[in-house]
Amino acid sequence: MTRADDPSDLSNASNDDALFPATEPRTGVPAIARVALDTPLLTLFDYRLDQAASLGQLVQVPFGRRQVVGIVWELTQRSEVDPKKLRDVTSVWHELPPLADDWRDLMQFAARYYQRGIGEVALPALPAHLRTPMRWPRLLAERGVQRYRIAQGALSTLMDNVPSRLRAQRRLAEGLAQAGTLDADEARALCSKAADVLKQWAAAGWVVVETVPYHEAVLESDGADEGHEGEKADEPRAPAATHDAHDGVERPTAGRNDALPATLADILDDADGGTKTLTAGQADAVAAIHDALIAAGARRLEPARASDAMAAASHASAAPATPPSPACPPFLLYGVTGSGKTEVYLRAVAEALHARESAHAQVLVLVPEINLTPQLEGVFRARFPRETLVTLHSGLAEGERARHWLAAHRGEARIVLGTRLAVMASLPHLRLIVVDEEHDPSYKQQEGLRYSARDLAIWRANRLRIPVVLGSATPSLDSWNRAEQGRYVRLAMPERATPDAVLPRVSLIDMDIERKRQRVVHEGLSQPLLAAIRARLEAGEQSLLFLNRRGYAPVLNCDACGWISDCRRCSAHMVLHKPERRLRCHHCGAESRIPHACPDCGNLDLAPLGRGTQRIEEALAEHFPDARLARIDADSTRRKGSAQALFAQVHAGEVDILIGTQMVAKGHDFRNVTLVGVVNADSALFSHDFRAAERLFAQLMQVAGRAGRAARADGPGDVLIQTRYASHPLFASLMRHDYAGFAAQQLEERRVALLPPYTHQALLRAEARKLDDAMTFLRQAREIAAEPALHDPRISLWDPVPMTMVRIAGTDRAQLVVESPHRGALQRFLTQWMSELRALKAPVRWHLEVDPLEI
DNA sequence: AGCACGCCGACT
DNA sequence: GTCGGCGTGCTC
Repeated sequence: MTRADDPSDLSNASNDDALFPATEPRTGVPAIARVALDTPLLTLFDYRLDQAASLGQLVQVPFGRRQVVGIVWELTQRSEVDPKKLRDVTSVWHELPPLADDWRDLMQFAARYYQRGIGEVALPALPAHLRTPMRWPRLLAERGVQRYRIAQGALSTLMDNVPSRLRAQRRLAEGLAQAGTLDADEARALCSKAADVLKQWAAAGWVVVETVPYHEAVLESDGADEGHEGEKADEPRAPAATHDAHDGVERPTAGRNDALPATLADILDDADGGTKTLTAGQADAVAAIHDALIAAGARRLEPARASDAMAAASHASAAPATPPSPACPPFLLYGVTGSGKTEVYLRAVAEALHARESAHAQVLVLVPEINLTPQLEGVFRARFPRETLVTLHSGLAEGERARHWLAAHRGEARIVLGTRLAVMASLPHLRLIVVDEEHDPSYKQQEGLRYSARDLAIWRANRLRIPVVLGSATPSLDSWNRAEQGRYVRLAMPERATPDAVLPRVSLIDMDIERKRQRVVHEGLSQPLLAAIRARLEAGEQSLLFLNRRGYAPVLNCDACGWISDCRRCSAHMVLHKPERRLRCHHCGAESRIPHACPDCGNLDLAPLGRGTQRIEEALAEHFPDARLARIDADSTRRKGSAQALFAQVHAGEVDILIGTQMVAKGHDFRNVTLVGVVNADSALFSHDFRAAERLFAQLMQVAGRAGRAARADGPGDVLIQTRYASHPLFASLMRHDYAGFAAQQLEERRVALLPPYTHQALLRAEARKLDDAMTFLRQAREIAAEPALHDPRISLWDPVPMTMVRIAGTDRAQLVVESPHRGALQRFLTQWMSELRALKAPVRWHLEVDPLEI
């Protein structure tokens, strides 16, 4: 077993091969399969095996009173289990290629690192349909994309039977008629209930469902309906990886003369941007990744025992001398908004896919939230029209998810684009991983197995000795610190890729001064901000207002008696939602009508306190009655596809002022937005969470970037930030677009206070109906930790405390922080501690979180 | 986690 | 007289 260490720490390269001896069952001798099952019990379960099976194979086994699916994790001849208890494997799914060693290693690592059982990690990583033996036969048949098409001669019947009154259904029918075929995603975009509707139509015989094999589906889909500019993928093209001679393509950086595959030329010529000259930063980045890919390819061809040192030395990489000399350190692609990170990803992917020795190469591209970055999928499809791309994210229907996952597992999908869960996908020919916006908190799973997809991606890449590219304009301080230490290779792209684009001008509106000068602040909107918006309206340009608080007002209050709209089940206020005329708790989902009078004293004057996006929208509507407003937040985009529609309106110029929460900060380029207003960012400045400033800075940089894409005729776009703390150093860095300065200052604070990344943390959380029970458990846990058997001077435990939000949905929560500057020591301690705690039968629910983001 | 078995209250 | 509450206990 390798040591459970830092997932992204390259000095602890694992070699778990010894874990999985290739013990083949001898014919006639009853062999034992040690199977991973989805249970919180930590062990593997032994079963008799009467047929050949290999490691990583899916099996169906009896477990208690039911049949469950498991993964063959070990094969042995003997079992320690009482033979009377041993049962037989029910069936082996021979048709499915077994899950490969590296995938199992990843699961094993994640289980150990996050202190869980293997099965508890590995089985949930599979799509639900793979865990349902009933579905196995059909899954194998469904190789490809499900497509819908109007049945022969049924066109007029369909049109006659779908009244135009049912607008969504009508859209769907017309879409089908027009496009010929639609896949599930396309259909859903037209009609949110497409799945049900199409089922009915199929039952009526108007529509047929067919499965198009992936390679055909890929050829069909290009250009047709993606809605992306200038596609010309229909021309025949030389097959990949057959040419390797020079073909007149200029290498990004002079002095490198590696032959380029011919297909790269085509790729460069492909969709827009392909022919663009790279900036120096982009070119250097592409070259460094290129070299790493070549080195990784060379390593693959070397005998297995070739040492990492040899591999690293054989090639002059862009890496500075790193102390433990890892084989392929992660790249930190640090580029300001608009510096063209996507172009670097595209070229890196192209190189990985078309390198000579990797005919089946696969790449994994991780994004924070796919729904907010649909453009990226389009860009990849447009650039790689001949390659199979599948998406993996929680928004997929189970069937689709299973098909996409299988396409990745069987190597049919060359590009897998997905959210955090995609890091768990089986990718037998993985050659490159890209983690876009690596700092984004959504890479951290917040329930169940609380893993960091970014960290697992780094571990996975290291296990395979392949490059991983972490991209961000505002890297996590963790990653930045590693780059400073030389453990990551920093690829900086300081200049913007589009020549006409300039950095936006960031300025502050000092709300204290506004108040002192007795200038009217209208519903939280200062005069300078309103004036700037007016100027944009007059110029026909768009404004974006950012406020990270949805609803109308965060609380409703009675002036007379002081009553406030508290949630009955949570230690939080009910938020006023005016359009819906409801009070809502954002934590437990409780809802009620807005009371007409104070429930306590009967006073009719209930006042909304504070402001959310709805209230800002209302205020702007009053102030600018002729402006066209749009609000984008979790409420206005609840309906599937409505976010798309809203974004489309903005892009089409049908909106003058856009009001939004952080949803608007991510992904979308708004070409016509020349003003970004930040209504109120102050609450995050003095948060008790030591990461609040880091998050705020990233968020403001990101939202500010929305204003810089298109410059105004007379200069750059403007970012106006309303604050009462104008002298806060965070703003000084922000105005200079100085991430590096901000990071240095923050890291220094963290170093002095001995906070992450200078220490490593884990969090023991307990929840119970009574806070006392949770606290008692944590105190007990703390005492156990102090016992001589576990005590380690390098580990420190804080006092147990109730969480800031003590009560959610009727349960009280408390937590205990454990930390150590020594990650290995922390891991060893946690493992022992956990086994002690599990033996303790406490009347509370508890769980451990390693590397928590919020404490 | 499931899913049993297992003993004590309000209902057809 | 049953249906059903969720308290322990086991799963190769």
